[in-house]
Order: sequence, then structure tokens, then C-alpha cells
Amino acid sequence: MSNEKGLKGRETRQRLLRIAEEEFALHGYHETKISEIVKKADLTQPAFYIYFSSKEAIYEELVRQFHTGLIDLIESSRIEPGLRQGEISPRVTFVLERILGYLNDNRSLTQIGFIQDAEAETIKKTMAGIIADNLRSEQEHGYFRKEPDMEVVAHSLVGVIDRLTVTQLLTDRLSPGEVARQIVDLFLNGIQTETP
Amino acid sequence: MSNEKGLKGRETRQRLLRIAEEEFALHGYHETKISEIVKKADLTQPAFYIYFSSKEAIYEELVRQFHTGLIDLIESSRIEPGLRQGEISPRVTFVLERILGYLNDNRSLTQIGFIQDAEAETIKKTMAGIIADNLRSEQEHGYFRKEPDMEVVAHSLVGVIDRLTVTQLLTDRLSPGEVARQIVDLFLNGIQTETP
Amino acid sequence: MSNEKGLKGRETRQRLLRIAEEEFALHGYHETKISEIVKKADLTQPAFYIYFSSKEAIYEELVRQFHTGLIDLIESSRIEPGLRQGEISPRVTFVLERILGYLNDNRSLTQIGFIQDAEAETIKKTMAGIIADNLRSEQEHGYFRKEPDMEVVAHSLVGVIDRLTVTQLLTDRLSPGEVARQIVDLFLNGIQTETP
Amino acid sequence: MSNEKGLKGRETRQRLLRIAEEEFALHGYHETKISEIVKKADLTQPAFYIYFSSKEAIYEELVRQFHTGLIDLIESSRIEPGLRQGEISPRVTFVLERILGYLNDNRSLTQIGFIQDAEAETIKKTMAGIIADNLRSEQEHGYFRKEPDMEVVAHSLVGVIDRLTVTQLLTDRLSPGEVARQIVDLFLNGIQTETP
DNA sequence: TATGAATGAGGGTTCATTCAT
DNA sequence: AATGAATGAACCCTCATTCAT
Repeated sequence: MSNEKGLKGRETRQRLLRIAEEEFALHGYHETKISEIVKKADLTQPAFYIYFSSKEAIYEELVRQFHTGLIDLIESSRIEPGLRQGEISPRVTFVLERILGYLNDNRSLTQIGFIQDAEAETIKKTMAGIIADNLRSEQEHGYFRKEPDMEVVAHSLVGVIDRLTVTQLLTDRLSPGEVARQIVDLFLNGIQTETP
Repeated sequence: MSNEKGLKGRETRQRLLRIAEEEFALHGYHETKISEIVKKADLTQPAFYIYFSSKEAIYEELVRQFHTGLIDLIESSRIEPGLRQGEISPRVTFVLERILGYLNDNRSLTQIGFIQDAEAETIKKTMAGIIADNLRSEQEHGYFRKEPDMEVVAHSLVGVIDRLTVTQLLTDRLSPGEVARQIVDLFLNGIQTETP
Repeated sequence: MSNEKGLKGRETRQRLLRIAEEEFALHGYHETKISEIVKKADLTQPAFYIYFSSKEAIYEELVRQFHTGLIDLIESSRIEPGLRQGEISPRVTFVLERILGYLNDNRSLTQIGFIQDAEAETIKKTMAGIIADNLRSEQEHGYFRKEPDMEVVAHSLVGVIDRLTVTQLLTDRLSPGEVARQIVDLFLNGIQTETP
Repeated sequence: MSNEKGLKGRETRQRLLRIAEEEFALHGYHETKISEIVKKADLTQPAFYIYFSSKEAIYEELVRQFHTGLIDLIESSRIEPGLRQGEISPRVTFVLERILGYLNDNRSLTQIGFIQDAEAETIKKTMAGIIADNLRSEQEHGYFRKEPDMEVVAHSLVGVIDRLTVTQLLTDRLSPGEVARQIVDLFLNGIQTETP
């Protein structure tokens, strides 16, 4: 009974979050109506405002949720120094697979926070920043060629993740693992036939 | 006289298009108001409807303008068969530079039709389709390794173009030529130190 | 135990009354929110409705409280007949001081019931009626000049009490006694230099 | 025809102002609904927002209108120095009559800006300030007794004007002239029988 | 005695669009 | 070619109040 204290409220809040997530993902911020969200949640409109102060507030909560989850994941994925050359590729593949797995497991949130939100820009730049750091460090350790500007490579990687998420992951064409492997192959080796 | 009438009308229409382009690029579709567009054009609201049937109509005209320009460019850039191995890289670089040049020269349109519009998806997929065709053909001719799935590579390339446009081109960090060269280097050679 | 229960309830009710009084005085009827009152009383909204049937009910209780207190005071202050001419001024001053003291001691209630409430009109007219009666009686006994229309004088006195309460009393500029003396001097003697 | 340019718009705006004035006077700010105003003006709700940016805006325009009119009147009524003793009374009566005339002629505005608005306080204090200045100057010239604190007298006068406006003027019991004469008699001579 | 959860009723405001001229 | 004036259709949000416990 003491366990049930506030349970219903928390459930209602979660229900609203889940429904809002779907609606925003499907229709975007402006075309999503509070009236529709509450209807799907079997509530009246004022009930919404018990749990969220405004339409923007719930939207931002969702974006932040996505944002935090992703950044945490990435930060916890810094590649430790001291790998042997042969270990690089599987390690990077693994990290990439985790990131793609996160995007794949949170499709609606990804749609909102990674694709359509104006602030997606911010998160993508943050991502690129962290990745660039990693790459540069590995470049200095001789794992990678000296020439590439790792800033540019990092942004490129983010762009690739973005597009392949939309076209392969969210369409169920490829799994996170497959996508990760292809990206790694592309970024490490390029597509050109080896010139002898 | 009837000539001049027609002239003025055409000028007004162009003015509206230009202003709408900026507004949409800056604020997005929903946050752009007809009232703001006409105010900046020194016109009243009904005047807008003389030239465009609706807000959506002018928006779509801009998107289509961007779309057509880009697709035309890409289609006219198919890489002719029969190149020697050494010619591939400069040729691809040249094509890429032209595309990036187009995006760079039409920044507001790019913002609208390539970044923020829901239909950007469509154009990106079309692009990827054409590019994949090219790549596969070249792959078959032995210019590229057999392993990579050129569908995936094409989408990746589009993603890279997207991100580097936003972060390097539109911020004046790099020129279209520089971006093109880096992309080509990355895609052809990868970043990994050559293993002997 | 049933005693204690009753006690706690009465205390809660008083707390609500006191807080509501302050809120109404500060923000007026419409801008005062039940949600704010109960928050300050450390209660939830339904608790409010245990003690008062509606927002209007608690408001009216406060207004009536003020109203009754003031009218009682005034009615108990009728000036007894048979005073000597010299006794009039101190007697009137004393009565006035009591009234002003009441307003001064009940600032929030005064704000509500005397200044901002639509029904303040009623109480002011009641006051003026009683005062006019008094004045007329004294006029007939020859204490006052025949010319002044005591109805008008009574309303004037109420107006003066109103304004001086707001500007002198509630701002702690003058004490009830000082205000009373000045009013009496003004009303009895006027401000004009005696023409010999 | 050129005369008619914008005529209809101006008329609609005036109509809205007039109707709003009545509604606010009758029901107060909060209980007045835009929906009611536009219904009485035979308009739809959005039309209101062509002419006024918000409910508050039209309300403030009315309050300011009242405020400005009254302050202008009072400021243009400063009593010139150099009057003879006998001229004071008729001169003051005349000024007072003009002020009361203004209140009487603008009953709804008076209700709004002098009685029910929170800012009525401000205007009353401004009024009292100007009046106090006048009185003090006249006091120094010997027209009035030395004892009265003219600050207090001025506030008193404002209070009297307030109450007599509500009870005599707006109820058509007395005319501005009659009210003015009674006020002047009261303030100059007081009500007490002359003590020889 | 009091709370968690929810609702009825409505109010102000915005914006694309149109009619008549 | 363009304007003055107005509207249809929503949408977000607030607040007093109540039900079940």
C-alpha cells in the first residue's frame, strides 16, 4: 500500500510521455496537439498540465532524455589507450554498435532528438566533438594516418550515423551490428582498390 | 504598358520568394508567418495570395526549386566510363565540389530543402540512389573494392555531405573544394595506416 | 479526542482565513488563487473545501467580518444628546479615533472590505447613513450650522476617512489620533481664515 | 473618398472602445469578456486583435484616456496668485465644478479609472499632490489658516470628490455645481456654529 | 482530517485565408 | 496590382471544484 503511494500518478505521467513521444516523432512539434495526446491517454486536457507545465516542457523533457542517454553512452565509450593495431577495428565496431543500438532501441526519441529537433544540431556537434577527441588521440598514437583532419572525419562519422540510422536501421534493412561493421570498413579502409 | 504591368508583378513575386526563402531558412516552416513575409516585402496580406495560393505553395515552390537544381546537377555529373584508375580521384573530387558549391551558393534554399524540410528525406534518398548507381557501375569496372555495399556507401556519402555542409561550408570554415578533397580522401583511402 | 479533532479543524480553518485575508488584500479577489492559499497553509486543495464551500464563501466571510465589526463600532458610538458646545469636538474626535483605530488594526480586512470590494460601496453608504443621522440630530440641537446638507457632509466624511486611511494610516505616516484631530478641525472649522 | 480612407477601421476601433468602456465599468476587468465586447460590436473575436493587442491593452488605453484628461484638466486649473479674499471661494468653486463636470461627463471612464482600477490610487495621489501644492501656496499668501496640514487637506478633498461623485453625481442626485458649492462651503467654513 | 488524481467550463490569442473595393 | 477589413478554425492554458480513498 505504501508502495502504491503516488503510483497512479507516476503511471499517468509515463503514459503521457510515451504517447507524446510517439506523436512528436510522427508529426513533429507543431503538428502535435495536446488534445490528441490526452485523448490517446484517456484523459482531459487539464490533466496534462498536472504533470507538465506546457507543451514545450514535455517536449524538452523528451529531447533531454534522448540527449543525456546518448551522451552518457558515448562518454562511457572512450577507447582506452594501449590497444594493438589489430584490436582497433573490433573495438571501434563495438562502440559504434552500441551507439547504433541505442538509436535503434529508441526510435521515436531518435526521430525527435536526432532528426527533427532544431537542437539536434547541438547534440550532433557535441557528439562530433567527443569523437574528434578520440580520433585525434588515436591518430597521435599512430593508429591512423596523419593526413586526415579528425574534426572533419568526426563530423563525417556523425553524418553517416545519421543517414544510415534513418535509411537502414529505422527501416529494418540492417542491424546495428551490420551497419557498424560497414561503417568501420569504410572509415578504416576506404573503398578504393589497393594500389600496389 | 501591359508589359510593365507584367514586369512589376513578376518582380513582386520574386521579392516574395526571396524573402520567404530567408524566413523559412531562418525560422522553419511553422514559425514563419505570412504576415512577416509581406511586411518585409512592403505589401499587405491579400497581395501575397495574388502570387501564391497558400503558404504551403510558396514553400513547396522553394523546395522544388532546390530539389530540381540539385538533381539536375547530380544527373549531369554521372561519371563517364572508361577512366583510368588515376583519373577517378580527381574526377570524383570535381563532381563533389560542384555539388558542395551548389549547396554553398544556395544557403537558404539548402537550409530549407536539405536540412529542415520533412521532404529532405526524399531528396537525400534520390541522391543516394543516383550515387549508388554510379558507384556500383564503377565497382563493377574494378575501380573500387568488391566488398562494400554501395547502397550503404552512397547513403553514407550523403550523410557526410549533409554534416560537412552544415558544419564546414555554412560556417565558412572550409571551401567546397577543401571539403570535397577531404571527403574523397576519406572515402577512397580510409583513415587507417596502411598495413604492409 | 473528539475535542482535539475539533480543535485541529478549527485551527486549520483559522489558518485558511488568515492566509486568505492576506492574499485577497494583496492581490484582490480574482488574482487570488485557492491553489496559492492552500499552498501557504500547507494543505491540498480539497482540504479547503472541507472548511469553505467556495472561494466566494471565504471571501464573503472576511468581508462580513469586517463589515460587522465596523458597523457595531459605529453604532455603539452614537453621540449622546445633551453635550455642551465645548464637549462636541473632543467627543467626535474620540469616536473618529476609534473608527480609524479599527481600520488601522485590521489592515488587510480594511483593504478587502473597505477599499477593493465591490460591496465596499454598501458599507460606506451604511456608514454615511448612520453618521448623517447623528449629524442631523446634532444640527437640530444647534451644535452645527443650519446650512450644510448633512447627507452630503456624512458622505464627505466617509470619503475623507477612506483616503486618509489609505494615505496616512496604512502608510504609517500618521496615527489614528492625529488623523482624527485633523479631520475634526477641518470639518468643524474649515480652512479659511476667520473673516472678522 | 480620400476622406473615407481608413474611416471604417477608425469607426470600428471607436466602437470597440466605447463598448469595452461600458463593459469594464459595469463588470470590472476580470468579468469582462472579449467575447462579449465583440458580440456587442457585431464582430468576430479575431477582429478585436486587429485593433488592440490584448484585453489589457484596451483596458489601459481607457484608463490612460481618463487619467490624461483629468490630470490635464487639473493642471490647467491652478489658481492664479493675486486674488482678493472674496474671490477665492467662487474661483475654487469654479475649478471644482469643472473637475466634477469631467467625472460626471465621463461616467464609465470614471468608474473604471477612478473607482475600480488598482491604479486609481496613483491618479488620486497625483491629484492630491497638485492640489496640496495649490493649497500651500494659498496658505502662504494668507488666504487660509496656518494650522491645517495641506497635504492632509488635499487627500481629504480627493476623498470627498470620490465619495460625492459616486453618491451624488453618478446617481443624479446633485449637479456638479451643487456638489462643488457644498464642498467649498464645508472646506472653507466647516460645519460648526460660529463661536462668538 | 486530509490527499491523490482528475475534470468542467471557459478564456485569450494566433494565423492563414478571403471578400469587397 | 493591391488594400482595408474581417473571419474560420483552432490551440494552449487556467482555475475552481469534485470523486474516491
